[in-house]
Amino acid sequence: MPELPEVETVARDLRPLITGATIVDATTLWGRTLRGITPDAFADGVAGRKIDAVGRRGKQLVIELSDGAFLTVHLKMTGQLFVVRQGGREDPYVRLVLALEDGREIRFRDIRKFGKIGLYGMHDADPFAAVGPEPLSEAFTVRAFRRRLRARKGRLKPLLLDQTFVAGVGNIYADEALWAARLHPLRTARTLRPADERRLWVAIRRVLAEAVIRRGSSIDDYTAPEGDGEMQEHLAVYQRTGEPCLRDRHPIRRIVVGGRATHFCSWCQRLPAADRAGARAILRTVSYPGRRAVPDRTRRAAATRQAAATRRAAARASAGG
DNA sequence: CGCCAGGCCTGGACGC
DNA sequence: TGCGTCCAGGCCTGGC
Repeated sequence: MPELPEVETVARDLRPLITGATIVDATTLWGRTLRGITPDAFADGVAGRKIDAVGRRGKQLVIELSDGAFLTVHLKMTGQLFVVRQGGREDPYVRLVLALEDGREIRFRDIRKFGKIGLYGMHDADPFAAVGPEPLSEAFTVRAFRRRLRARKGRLKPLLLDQTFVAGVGNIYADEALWAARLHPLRTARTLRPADERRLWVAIRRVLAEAVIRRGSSIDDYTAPEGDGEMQEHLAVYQRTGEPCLRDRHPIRRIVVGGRATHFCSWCQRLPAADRAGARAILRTVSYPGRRAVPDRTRRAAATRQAAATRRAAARASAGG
């Protein structure tokens, strides 16, 4: 699930590979990959343009082209980007190909077809107009964060996933940041005290910065042009249901909040009395494997991880290694 | 075979 | 009224 650290890693890997290259053609193999533009118009729009820069905004990659145009790439769940020589191995999951003048091609590969690529000119409406602040930027001060928090009333978990609140946080790092800040995912923003707000701000930035250094979390299909990340080995709660909390050894619990799996320690992430009534219905569905169920669940999770690692290796092999 | 994973969008309900 | 919030459903496929 590519979030800010994963997309940042892809941008950093891609930057030295394609900056300065010229696009000569685009082939769209799955039409709905394109955001509001036909394959023909897209090909016309990118052909002849030079790649000036590769960046990131929230969870999207931004490829700046000559004449002020730019491409946006949202990897969503299973999107991957590779740069290979033209005429490489066939791959049924490649959805769009950008042919480069130097004989290479940029392949957008996406098993589940959720990914989206957009093309914008400098006179188009800003596709990022509604996206919130970049949490690792200098402008994202604790003061700015407090101001935004105090304008909100909802629960912390959905709030962190809201891309208009803060850009780039997804399910993995929302759970990790809340654990690091010792805040319950069902806690509402209005019950936070100044010290809680500061801990959350610190936690979001620390967790994301560490994940960028570790090249992101290679869970499921996420991999970058220059290889997998390793943050999945350093996660405290995400997908660790039933395992002991690293702070106090109490079992990590799993609930569903807004349709998303949510992992937390009910011992060190306490819910204040004011939020308990509203949380009761969700907390009744709390799950954590009993002692007997743990090995079974662990084995299943290990099998799933192994299958995903095999898929990533296959993707790399088909991309020419 | 049926269900699950989940980012984000849409449409609709609800409540201050 | 209008907005913030929340929820269900849709998009998809591989793995269990």
